[in-house]
Amino acid sequence: MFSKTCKYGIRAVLYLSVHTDGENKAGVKEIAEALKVPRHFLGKILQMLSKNNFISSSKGPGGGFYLSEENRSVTMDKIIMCLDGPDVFSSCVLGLPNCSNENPCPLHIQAFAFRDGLKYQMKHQTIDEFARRIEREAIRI
Amino acid sequence: MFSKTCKYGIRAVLYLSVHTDGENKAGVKEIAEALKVPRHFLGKILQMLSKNNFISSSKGPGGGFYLSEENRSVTMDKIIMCLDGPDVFSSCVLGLPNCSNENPCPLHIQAFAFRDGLKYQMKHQTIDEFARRIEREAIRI
DNA sequence: ATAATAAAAGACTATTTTATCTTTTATGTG
DNA sequence: CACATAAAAGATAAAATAGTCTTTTATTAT
Repeated sequence: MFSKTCKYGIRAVLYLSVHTDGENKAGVKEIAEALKVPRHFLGKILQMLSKNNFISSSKGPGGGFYLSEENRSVTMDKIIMCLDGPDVFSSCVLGLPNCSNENPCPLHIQAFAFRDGLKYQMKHQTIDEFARRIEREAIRI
Repeated sequence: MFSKTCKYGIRAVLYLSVHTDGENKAGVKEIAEALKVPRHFLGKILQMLSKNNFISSSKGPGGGFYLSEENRSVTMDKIIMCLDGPDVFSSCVLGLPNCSNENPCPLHIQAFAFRDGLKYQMKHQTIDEFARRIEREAIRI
């Protein structure tokens, strides 16, 4: 479904959402160790998310990555599409071009509802909503 | 979602289901051209499916691949798991170990229903049922 | 100013997936 | 039997993804 880049990225954003704000930041090292993911690889991913303004960063001592208030209201599908491209949810499961309800691939009917459902879920839940649930239900990241 | 191996494999099986039987067989060349997929790569995939008895083959002149009667009643999930491994439908979307309803990852609730739904669909539809619908509704493979 | 810190950027390596090419084995036909 | 056909098998190669290491740039504190 998602690439490792995307998996690590989603988890990192969620980590930032529960552990940082404008005051408290987190460095790549801390995040990588907490999530048990390769440090430098995660660095690249955070760079990309930062460049696209999904997360914030500051250099120098006391610096690190963090999630601003505005970024908390971003929906998860944006993060996912930033890392895995805009077609993650819409490209044909069998790889056929122009697969649609009108011109479906053999698996279209079966697959469409489910992929679209996942997309809907991601499109209608903000980072902040994820963060609250993670804290409320003590969910691991 | 699925690897190219799996996508090509599914399509090849469906091709065999509508174009072959014990009498009429299809060679790798024919199938690859019809599906517009790399010939030798497809050969490997067909070999694998054949080795696992999901399709039949015969060497020599007039030989090729085909789908026997028994193989038509196999459900699609078997083909998929043969090519992409047994965990395609069950592994955690975020890659976390032991992700379950009891110990969920942050996306589990959102993702589970949909992945499980797709699995259910594939588990309850046979190759033959796919073939009939493809013919009835003139669906491309 | 200098030193320390931490992200940004770039180059490089490794692994996995995808794809190609060649040789071998089996089988049917003249 | 010789020959053509086609899958099976094995060896390579190319591309994409994943992961590492080093250098540069910006920022803070002493």
